[in-house]
Parts: sequence; C-alpha cells; structure tokens
Amino acid sequence: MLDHEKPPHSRRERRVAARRIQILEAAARLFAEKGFHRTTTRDIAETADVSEGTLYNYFENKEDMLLGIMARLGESQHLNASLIRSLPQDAREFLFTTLRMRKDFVDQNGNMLQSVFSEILVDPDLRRQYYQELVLPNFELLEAHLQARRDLGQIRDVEIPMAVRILVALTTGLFFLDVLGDPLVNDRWDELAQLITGIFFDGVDPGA
Amino acid sequence: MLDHEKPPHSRRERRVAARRIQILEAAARLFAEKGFHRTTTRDIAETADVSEGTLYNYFENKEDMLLGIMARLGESQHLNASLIRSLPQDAREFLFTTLRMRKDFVDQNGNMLQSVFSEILVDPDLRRQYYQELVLPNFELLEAHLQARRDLGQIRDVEIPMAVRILVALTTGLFFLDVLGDPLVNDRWDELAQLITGIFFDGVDPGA
Amino acid sequence: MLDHEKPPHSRRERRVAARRIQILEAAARLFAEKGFHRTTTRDIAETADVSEGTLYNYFENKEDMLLGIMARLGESQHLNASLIRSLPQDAREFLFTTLRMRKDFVDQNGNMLQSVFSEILVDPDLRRQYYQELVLPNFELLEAHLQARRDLGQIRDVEIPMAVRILVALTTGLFFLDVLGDPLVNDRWDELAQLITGIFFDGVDPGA
Amino acid sequence: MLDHEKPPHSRRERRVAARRIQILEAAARLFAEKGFHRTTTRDIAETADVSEGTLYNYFENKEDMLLGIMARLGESQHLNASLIRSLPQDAREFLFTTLRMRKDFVDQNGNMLQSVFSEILVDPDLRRQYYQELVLPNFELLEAHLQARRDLGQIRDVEIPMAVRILVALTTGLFFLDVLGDPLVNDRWDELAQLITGIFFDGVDPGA
DNA sequence: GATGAATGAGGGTTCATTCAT
DNA sequence: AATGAATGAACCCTCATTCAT
Repeated sequence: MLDHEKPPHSRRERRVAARRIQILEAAARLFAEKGFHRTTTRDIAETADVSEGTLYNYFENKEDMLLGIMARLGESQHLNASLIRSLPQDAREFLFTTLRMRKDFVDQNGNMLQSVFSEILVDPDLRRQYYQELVLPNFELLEAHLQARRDLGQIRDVEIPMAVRILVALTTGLFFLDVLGDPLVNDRWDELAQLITGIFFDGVDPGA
Repeated sequence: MLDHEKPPHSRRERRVAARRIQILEAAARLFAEKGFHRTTTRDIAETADVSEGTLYNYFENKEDMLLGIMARLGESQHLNASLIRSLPQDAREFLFTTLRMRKDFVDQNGNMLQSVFSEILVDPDLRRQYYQELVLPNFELLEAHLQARRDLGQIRDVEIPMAVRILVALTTGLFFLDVLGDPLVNDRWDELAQLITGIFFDGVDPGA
Repeated sequence: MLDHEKPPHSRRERRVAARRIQILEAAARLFAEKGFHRTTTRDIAETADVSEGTLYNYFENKEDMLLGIMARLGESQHLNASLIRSLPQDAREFLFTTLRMRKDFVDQNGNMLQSVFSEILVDPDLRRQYYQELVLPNFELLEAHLQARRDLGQIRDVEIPMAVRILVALTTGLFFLDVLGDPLVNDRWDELAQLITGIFFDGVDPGA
Repeated sequence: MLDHEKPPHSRRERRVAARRIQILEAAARLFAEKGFHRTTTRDIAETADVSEGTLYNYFENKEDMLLGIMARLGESQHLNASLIRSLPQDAREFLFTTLRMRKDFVDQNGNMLQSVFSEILVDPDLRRQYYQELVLPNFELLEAHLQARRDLGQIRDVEIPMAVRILVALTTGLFFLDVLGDPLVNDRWDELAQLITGIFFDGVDPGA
C-alpha cells in the first residue's frame, strides 16, 4: 500500500519528511535522466547531498525509493483530483481545462512519471501496485465525472468506462510523445488541447 | 555453381540472420519480463540456447541487442505500413481496421515494444534514435494518409499533424493500459475500436 | 607525474597510505611471482587481506596498481639518491659502495622491479613514463656525480653521459642475471663488485 | 653410426617450417608491441594471415609459440656463436666487433628478445629454460674465449666467469636502455662500443 | 590441411548494502 | 542520526581452444 503520509506534527517528523523528499527528488531526477538501474546509490547520495549510509536511514533499499516516488505521484494525483472537482460546468471547457492541468501535472512530476513508467513496463509487481493504487482510483474518479455529465445530458450515451480508458490512454500517450521531444506536443499543448476537445465533442466527420 | 560475389542471401547469411533473430527473440522476451538491466547475458544465452560467448559473435554488447530489437520493430512497422496502404476506402472502416491491426501488431511485437519503451523513457540517445527512425516515419505516413482523406472530403479540415499526434498518442497509451493488464483494453479491443471510431468521427456531443 | 606523496598528516590520511602500501606490497609480490596478467584481483585481495571491492577504493584499476608500484620505486630511488650523495670521497670506494647499495636496493625492491620491468618491455606508455620519471633523473644524478669526480681528476676524461649509460646498463643487466638465478650473481655480489671496480678503474689490459 | 639428423627436407616439411616461421614472426612482433597476454590469438592469426584454427595445427597453444620464439632465439644465438669464433685475434678489436655484432643481433631479434624477456621476468619455468638453454651455453662459450685470451696473455688474470657475467650483464642492460629509447644507446652505438672497449681494457683511472 | 563459429571458464569491475565510528 | 569504508556477489565481456565442415 502506498503511504498516504499524514501531515507530520513534531519538528522531528517534519525534518524527517523533508529529508525523504530531498532524497526522492534527487532520485527521481536521476532515475528520469539515466534510469533506475544506471543510477547508483552514490549518485543519489551526492545529488541529495547526504551520505550513502544516510539513504538507508530513510529507505529500506533502492527499490524502496522507487516506491516512495510512486507514493508521491499518488499524492500529487490526489491533489489534482480535488482540483478537477472544482472545474467548470461546461463540458468542453471542462475537458480543455483538464488537459491543461494535465500538462502542469506532467511539468511538475515528469521526472517521477518517467522513472516509474520505465520500471512499470518491465516489473510485474510494480505494475500491479501502480495499477491498483494509481490507475484504478483515477479511472473511478473519471468515470464518476463522466457519468454525472452524461446524466446531465452533456455527453451522449457512450460506454463510460471505455471512454475513460480512451481519455487516459490519450493523455498517457501524449506524455510519451512529450518525453520523446516531439515539438508539436512540447510547444503547442494548448492548441492540441483545443483540437482534442473539438474532435472529442464534434468528431471529424465533415458531414454535420 | 559459382559463388556470386554478393548473392542477396547466401546460405551463410541466412544462418547468421536466423541466429540473430533467435537471440533477439530471447532477449526481447526477457527484457519485457524483467527489464533490460535485470536480464543477464547468461539469461539470454540460456533462453536462446546458445553460449554466452556466441551472443558476442552476433552483437557487440548487450546494448546492441536492444538496438537490434528496435531495428526489428522498425521492420515490423514497415511491413505494417504497406498493409495500411491497402486498407478500405471508407474512412470509418479504415480507422477501425487500423486499430484492429494495431492490436495484432502489439500482440506480435509486445515484447519488443515493452523492452524498448522502458529504456526509451530513460535513455536520451535511444530516445532520439527511436524518434527519428520509428516515430517520425510513422507520423509522415499517417499525415499523408489523413491529408489524402481530407482532400477527398472524408474528414473535415483539422490540422493534420496534430490529429496524427492524437491518434498515435491514443494507440501508444492504449498499449500502456494493455501492459498494465486493464481488462477492458485486454479483452474488449474491438468494442474499444468501435467506440474510438465513433467518437473520432462523430464526437460525444449529444447535440446533433 | 608520479606522486611523490607528501607525508600524511591526519590519522585518516595515514591509514589510507598504509592501506595503499599493504595492497601494493601484495600486488608487487604476486606480479613478480606470476606476472601482472596472470595475477587476478582476487589474488591480490586475498594476499593483501582485503576484499576485492576494497582494492577499488584505493586504486582506479589493476593497471593503476602497477603505476602505484612504479611510484614507490621512484620514492625508493629518491631515498637512495640522497644516500649516494653522502658516499666516500675515494672514487673506487665510491663505486664499490654504490654497487653494494644497489644490491640492497634490489633486495628491498626486487618484486617491484620485476613487476615493472616485465611490463615496461611490452607497454610503450609505461615505458615512456618509466624512462622520464625514473631513468632520466637517475642519469642526471649520476652524470653530475661523475662530472664532479672528473673535475677533481679522480677519473680520466671520458664522455660522462656514455659512462653513465654503461654503469646503469651494467647494474640493470646484473639485476636480470640475478632474477635468472645465476649463482655467481646471487651469492658472490661483493666479489663481483670488487671485480667491476677493478676493471672499471684499471681495465683488464695486462700491459700496465 | 651417423645420425641423419638432417635428412633432405621434403617440400612439405619446408612448407610447414615456413608457416611456423610466418606465425612466429607475427607473434613475436605483436608480443613485443603489446605483450604476450594482451596479444590475442586472433591478432596473431590476422597478422600471420592465417585462421585462428590454423595456429593450432602448428602450435600446441599460445604458450608454445613463446617457446617457439625462444627456440628461434637460440638458433640465432647459435649462428652468432660461430661468427664469434672467426673474430679478430686482437683482443680490443675482438671486443669492439663483438659489441657491434650484438647490435646487429638485437636489431634482427629485438621483437623476440622483448617478448621473451618480458615473460622470463615473471615466469619461473620459462626462466629456468631460458637460463639453461640460452644463457649457460653463452656463458660457456664466452668463458672459453676469455680463458683462451687470458692464456695468450691478452688480458690480465681476472676471474673469467665473473668477467663473463659482467660482459653479458652490460649487453643485456644496454638492450634494456635501447628498448627504453635512450638516444645515446639508440643512435651512438659504435661510440659506446668504443668507450666500453676503452674502459674495459684501460680503465678510467687517470693515474698512468 | 584450413577454416571460423561455438564454446564457457575466468577476470576486472561495479555497486547495493552494512556497520563501526 | 550521519558517515563512508568495507564488503562480496554478480555481471558483462574476452579469448584460448575445439571441432564440424
């Protein structure tokens, strides 16, 4: 289970939490830059400006740091979810804004996403955990939203779970193209979001 | 019969090519199962049923096997491209069939895709090469196609390059969800393809 | 440049220096016994009573140990040089004593000499470094000495640089015969030194 | 009864011998350039322009090539020995000419000498064999010579075996300096030989 | 004899982890 | 808690040798 850490209270707890973050941030950056396996604990220690030994006062082992990163991703997503709830009523505007927020999220958490995605693809255990704790909750959130909007008549009667997969797949894939450095995705996100919104609601059929 | 200086495929060349494939297939499977770095050359040798030394008669080093896998992916994609050209005239049917073929492609090349994607996320050099040699050509192919269909009036006037990014992002993201084991993506691909086609052409706006 | 290490001050520095020497002594012994290449890092670790990993906390790689050995040889020679300066005024006595000291030097540093000589013969880079940092300084020292003695009229007017080459060649060659186990060189060094001194000053011409 | 040690070589035998030499020459060159251990059988095969497999039709293993080189050195030395016997009567001239011949020998056999010396220093077995088969015979030859000259009154009454060690040590050491690239030894051998002769017979004592 | 692909033992080196200070 | 030296298992790769063709 991911630790949805409770807010720390004592000064000591806060210091500990801060140190964990300091280490995870270093780790995430390095994992994203050269991968989990090519990153040595020495690298992490140097980047985090602590000794190698200290790492092990905060994490069981290197793998545990990746789990820590995933947990932080979970928290970030959680925060994001709350934001989503306060979004515009208008359906198109909602989608567009969601897509913009997604960009912000990626900009904030790109390193963590890259680190984790890379390993997820080749580590069944991590994959399971990621799916359970990050993907499914997200699916549920989005399904509830779309359901509500469908009930409001804002979208037509499509199979919601599938529509959610489509949306998530789309943003996930765009993240990948972003990492790949594709200029259209890197630099023209808003237009892209506009187009997606347009297609998603109106389709590309010239007929209408 | 005399040896032609450069017979397109001498017996020796064919044997070498077969051996390379035998090794790459083993490597791709293992890379997908446990990742490039967790896979040892001994693993590969055993799975490919050759000695470790033999690996190095066919590849410079382990990294080179990953490049070999990427090259095979490129060839597969190339073959796929030809298929795409012979697809139905009807635009919706075209999209639907393309999506089905994509599933076949993934089923055929899933190991290679997973292996390569995992590393691409954390290896800038590999990333660049992948983008240049696999992504861009694919973009161009699709752009030409959509362009043609737009010229035929089959789709309305959207910015083609962006539309292509959206389609590729969608299939890429669906591959991720497939790897993650999401049942809807794993088991109900055809319905998903139907829905995608529906949304893509008609949108979800209940209005019309 | 060889590190003519400054005397270490802190306790830690001393411990590090001691460890380096402990390793180099093990390495030199093994290199002399079975050669640089036939000696494994495992051998060295066991003989030095540390783990293989520890070797690499003190040396970049195995080659670097050989350089470390050469550096120690340089220091030994340096110490020797100071001794030479305080030697007898009488020219014959000087030569004789120098030859005796040479034997001591070889007894002390035989392992290191063997290790290094063996590789020098077949490694151009090492050869260059050895010549620059160990041979040339020695030549200069000896040339200055002989020059002084010639100016004092203790020896006749011969071309000093050449005479130095002859002396160094002689002692080097004797080291080689010593390694070969020749009994006359192994066991009767003092008589040999006497004879050398005799020939060097008086020649073998029966005429006089 | 006469042993027909040297039956007329068949064409086949001559071809075999030539091939052996071709391989040994390649090996010696490479051994001298980068050492026995850094030279691969593949290197040797390429340089000798045969396949790796072929090497093993002519030599038991790589070590055996080094023995082969040593054997050739022995033959070369043997030839040299005959030459020495036909040298001038005059003692000084004899020494001078011997030294010049030594230079020729080194120029001819430098690669082999380097190869063998390097290993001799760190391989006790090889060392023993070299000493027995190459050094001792040479000592005996020289001792006989000097003995004869002493009996003729050409040199004074020194302990001949020791004098021989001195001479051999000197030439051996000069070979080292030659390998080291010392310009005086590389380029001014004749003057050096002159000086050696001068010192050896007359000494450096200015006394007379 | 000649070839060169296949072999697999072995070696140098790395690096996550531990633990005494 | 923090440190960083020590550890040794594990890995990638090399290369001498073999053997089927």
